[in-house]
Amino acid sequence: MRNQEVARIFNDIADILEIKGDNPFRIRAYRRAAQNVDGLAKDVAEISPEELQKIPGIGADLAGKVHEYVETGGMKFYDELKKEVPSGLVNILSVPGLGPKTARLLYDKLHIKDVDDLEKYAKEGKLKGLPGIQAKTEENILKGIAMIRRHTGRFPLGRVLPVAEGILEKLKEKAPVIKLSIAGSLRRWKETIQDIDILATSKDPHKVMDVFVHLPQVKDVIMKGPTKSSIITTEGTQVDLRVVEEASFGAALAYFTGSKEHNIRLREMAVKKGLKINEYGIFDVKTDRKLGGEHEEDVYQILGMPYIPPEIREDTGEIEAALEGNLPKLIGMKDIKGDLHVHTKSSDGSHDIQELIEAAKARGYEYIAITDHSKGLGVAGGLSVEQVLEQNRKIQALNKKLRGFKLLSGTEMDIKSDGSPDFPDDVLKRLDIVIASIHSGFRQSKEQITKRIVSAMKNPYVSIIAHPTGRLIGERDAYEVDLEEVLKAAKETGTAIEINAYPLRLDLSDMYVRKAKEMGVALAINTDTHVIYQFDFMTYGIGTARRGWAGKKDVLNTLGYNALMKRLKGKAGFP
DNA sequence: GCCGTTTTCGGCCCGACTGTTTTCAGTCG
Repeated sequence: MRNQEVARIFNDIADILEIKGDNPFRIRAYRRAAQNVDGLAKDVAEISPEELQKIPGIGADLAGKVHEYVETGGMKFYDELKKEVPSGLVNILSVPGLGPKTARLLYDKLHIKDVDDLEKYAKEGKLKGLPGIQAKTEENILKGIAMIRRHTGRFPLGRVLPVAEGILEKLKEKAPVIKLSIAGSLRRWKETIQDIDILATSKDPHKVMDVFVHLPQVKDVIMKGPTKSSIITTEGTQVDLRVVEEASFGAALAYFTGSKEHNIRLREMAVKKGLKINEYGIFDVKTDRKLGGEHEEDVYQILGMPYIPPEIREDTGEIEAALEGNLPKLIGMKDIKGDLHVHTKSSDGSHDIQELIEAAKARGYEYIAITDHSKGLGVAGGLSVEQVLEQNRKIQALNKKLRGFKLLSGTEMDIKSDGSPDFPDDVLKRLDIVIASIHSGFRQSKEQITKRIVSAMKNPYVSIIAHPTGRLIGERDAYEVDLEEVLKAAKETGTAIEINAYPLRLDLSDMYVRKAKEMGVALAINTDTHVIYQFDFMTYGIGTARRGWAGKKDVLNTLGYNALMKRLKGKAGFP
């Protein structure tokens, strides 16, 4: 997919233009275009130049540049621009607190052209004396360089959320807060997180900030003020805390939840109506009268639209949908009736079936599917034909005794490297549910892997494709697979695609969830539980589904047991 | 560079904190 490359180039162009001091709105245009291209589920290489212009933020000029890149593998404008500014100079923008103006100054006065130069000059104390730079700035630059050397980039949601919850808990315990909420991309359940945003209300903001910067999780304090403070945790994540008054909580929550692009759109709409939105409320510009802000809903209501859930606030069509009354009704935790991907200690899980039943009932579920690995996955204790049939008999017997709860007898069947199923059809047909997935041959070509998955879907007994890309966020890249082909085949064969809720997987990812929904492909949100506490990962799957605009009717495991069984047996070719 | 039930030209979101300043520019989100 060329989208990420195009997005990176547009962002690079924006950086260079910033250093050059170009028109800020032109720079914003490049950044907006980068963001929207990055978020496309379809490869830009497959979109015609005319269609490209329908992408928000892409006009005639940028469509031409995208087309040029797809056709030639290069972009003249970008190449010319790179000659004007040394490539390393762009990198020094990633030093916190150092922006384009300073970068330009350093280059003009000292010919600093990359982070190494910058570090050398700062260490030698040669930055001091430049306009606006004294000892403190020099010190901060060195601290900033050390920080980006330690870690750059984003953290997986699954790593960050527990850290955030730990901080929330401490604040509740020690600081005089009234309301307290996670905001930012974490509240939007974005799969990777740059920093943690927390919002609080309090009658004593100074005290709250004092407590905050002295929490045991704090390694470094970046800034501390009465309404805004930022720290770095011992794990290296930045946490921003904002404290506002009660009457501004809703406006502030909307403001700090973002996304930035969503908020900009709202504020632009407000301006056209003679209104102004900031973190304190929504105001009439003429009279300066406050029209709302205590509740998040106020902002949307006054702009004449229904409340937009945080997960879809990305400016990817949600505002238009809200204005037209076409907002999707998103799936919620309460819609989930059971989990269709659960392991026992017969393969690589930690519990027996009875323990899993109790845990599932405690979570209000009507059913779970027992889906241990198949024999091909020896390392995970995959079940032989005899073992899976034995488990099947045991489950049937258990089902006769259970009251108000059902087990589905299933398997997570390996799709072997040649695309063949790990169990023969006469075994599969006895099971209630068959999940098929790839655990080997990750380095095969895109064509091969896609073919493997598609051939599995053509099997009438295969109900769901699990974790369709095999990725582990921040740890292992997805294998090469043509997801569009997979979704097409899923639609044709009536196979469901899993949203694996394991926090490092979130696979299917949000943007393909949205694509699947548009195509009418059925989804299943499963936790892949190996240990009981992992049942609670369902919230991550729900978050991802909501980000993909999925509703209750798009998801298999919102069905009651009988409807689900009927649906599973309804696949084309099923006897 | 994009975009249009006020506009095809002239707009384009808003405020806090820091470090350097004697009133503010730069950076960030």
